[in-house]
Amino acid sequence: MSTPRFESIRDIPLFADMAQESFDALTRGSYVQNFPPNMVMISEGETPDFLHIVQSGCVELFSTWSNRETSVTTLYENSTFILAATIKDQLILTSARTLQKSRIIMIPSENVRSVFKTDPEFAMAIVEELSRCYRATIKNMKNLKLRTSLERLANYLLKQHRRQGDVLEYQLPIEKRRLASYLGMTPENLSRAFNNLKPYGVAVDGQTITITDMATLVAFAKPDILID
Amino acid sequence: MSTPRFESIRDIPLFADMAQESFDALTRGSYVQNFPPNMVMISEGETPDFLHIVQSGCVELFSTWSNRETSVTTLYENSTFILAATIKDQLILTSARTLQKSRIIMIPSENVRSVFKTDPEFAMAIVEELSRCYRATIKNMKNLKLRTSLERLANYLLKQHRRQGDVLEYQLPIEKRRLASYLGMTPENLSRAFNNLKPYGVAVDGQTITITDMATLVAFAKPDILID
DNA sequence: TGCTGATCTTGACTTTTATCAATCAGGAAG
DNA sequence: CTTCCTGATTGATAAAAGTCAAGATCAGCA
Repeated sequence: MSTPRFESIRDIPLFADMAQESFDALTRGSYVQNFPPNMVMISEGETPDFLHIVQSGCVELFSTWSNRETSVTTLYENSTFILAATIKDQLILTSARTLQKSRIIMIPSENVRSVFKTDPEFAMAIVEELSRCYRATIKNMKNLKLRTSLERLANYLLKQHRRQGDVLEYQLPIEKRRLASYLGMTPENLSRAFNNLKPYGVAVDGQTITITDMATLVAFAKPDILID
Repeated sequence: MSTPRFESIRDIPLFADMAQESFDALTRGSYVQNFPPNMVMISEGETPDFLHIVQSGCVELFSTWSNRETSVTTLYENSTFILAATIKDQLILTSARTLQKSRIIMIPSENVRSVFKTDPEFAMAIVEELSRCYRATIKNMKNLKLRTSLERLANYLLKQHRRQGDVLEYQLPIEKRRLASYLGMTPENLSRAFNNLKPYGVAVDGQTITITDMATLVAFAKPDILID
């Protein structure tokens, strides 16, 4: 009964602890879809028919209002999205587009809600995942409200540094204009912000970031475990 | 076994559907505490020993970083806080202070985690609550990133109008300086923003708001079910 | 190789927002 | 009814961020 197509996600935290029969029930009627880059898969305001999981590639959640657009977050392999809307069966709050060619697993929302009721391990995992996303969003909001755009950029660069294995030189994972949107600023200002960080130990060449003076950058950014 | 002190919260969604014995197990070792106004009950970075519920009064969640402070949200009767941190047993992300004299129910985090495992109705209710808070925070972030401060104020005034029963004249529920902080602006700018909304049909006298031209205000604010 | 379109950068300028300082208003206590 | 304190408002100024326009750079592709 277990479909090999879905085994790749069996080990991610949301599904790792659930009984095999629950996993089978969950993936019944699920499917995998390939999307080209820059394709809008979901538009905000829609009804959540499927829980989505990024199997490979990269997805941006974004939102628009009154001719303005902002990047909410970027998701990579094994990330889920549309979970809260699926659970509550309410309107989706953010649109989703691929940034690269991506494979997306889609699980019928009805399956999620029914297996949630019968498998306590899955219920627990959902609570963990929701709590994690909720806390990440609170941190994001604190970042936006408590820091200037220059401070946000400095902390972003430090976080990427950690994520990419503490190397001092690394590539930005997303386009600068999307980074600007994520950080709540314009592309023009992001460009200037990179220049303004030069005295604090940041060198930029295209997509390549080099941290030339970690101590100074950290002193300026003041990273905080309750935000970053 | 049921303690009458806690019956006041029995009907709120988080506890309404759970078995009585679960509720008793949950409230065992819980207690009610009275706080004077303007008292910090919880400081961010602490460990979540208790799930908190506002029985009466009013609580502000706020956060500080580098000598700056921002209001995250204001909670009234029957609201819970510290839920996500309790579930994950991780550091609390926002501080909490009373704005008025308040009665707070405190449930040991250990009880929440253990009853969560044994009572599926409670587990379901927690998921509902977490999803609700998560979605509210996403909306909050969209509000901050997609709108100017004037637009945020206009939409806030419309939302209060609805909350207070669609009356055209009502009292602001919180101090203006806290409203300013919640909306991501300074008190000085909030004052100016109120003046700037005058042509759009808003009159202010102290704490009293009067919407003098609803159509114009709505046209300016462009309220959106995916944000407000 | 060179064309093409998108992204990125830079400069000039405008708008928005914050800061600082002074004044005003309103409630609590004597 | 004063006095005092806190919060609200106003004006002047500074800083931050956005807008517009012009080039520069880069990647994809014929």
